[in-house]
Amino acid sequence: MGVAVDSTLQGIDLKGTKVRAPKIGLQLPPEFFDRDPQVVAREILGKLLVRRQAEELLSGHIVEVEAYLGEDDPAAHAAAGRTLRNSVLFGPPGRAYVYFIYGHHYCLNVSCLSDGVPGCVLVRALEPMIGIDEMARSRGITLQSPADLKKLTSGPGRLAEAFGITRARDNGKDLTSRASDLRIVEGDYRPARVITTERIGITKAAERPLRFLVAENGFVSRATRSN
DNA sequence: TACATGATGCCCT
DNA sequence: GGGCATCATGTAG
Repeated sequence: MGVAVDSTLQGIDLKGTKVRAPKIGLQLPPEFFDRDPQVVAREILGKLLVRRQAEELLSGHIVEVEAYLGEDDPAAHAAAGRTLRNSVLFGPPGRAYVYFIYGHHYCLNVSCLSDGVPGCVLVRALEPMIGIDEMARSRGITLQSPADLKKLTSGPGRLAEAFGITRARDNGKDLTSRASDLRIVEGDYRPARVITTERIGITKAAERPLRFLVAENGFVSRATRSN
């Protein structure tokens, strides 16, 4: 379609062919997630979220996340204790906790810690790498300019839709298993700088700096004020 | 059983 | 920059 590819889009062809395909690398072990959500949140930046379905591979670098802690974090779904809905948070680490919100959107979290200790990382934005066309189809977007790429996965609801993530399909899924069609793996991308800010869209415990994002990455859901 | 609420994104201004 | 759609979940009654 003759769309100019600017510097921020190097390696991505709007037709979906990969010029610089990231290596679908090492599987992250469950132990990676068996740590404080704040540590996992910082270290998960740059890793790849990978969806494998029938004939397609979707992947994107994780560029923005938020940490949600346990009972001492009023904003966390785990704060009120274990319920049917949030039970994944209290289970083993590295599992997908998917919930539905505002009547429209699904959000993807990864459980952290284990043995009844709740905690998770909310995946808020991805830099799309492989399967751009399929993501656009899922989002109902026609890619007409490089700026449209940002609409694919810049936000928790958006990336869930782009990757076809739903509670029925993915809640409880083991993201550290090679057999899983939804995984998080090592990438070949090391964020140069990580910024910490307040979490977005919450009212309780909003002042805590638990949002982590890759500095100067155009695919985050919301730019920071100063840096 | 009914109702208030929310870790959002789109559309309109 | 602000209003609102839309519904699963939890909680009150």
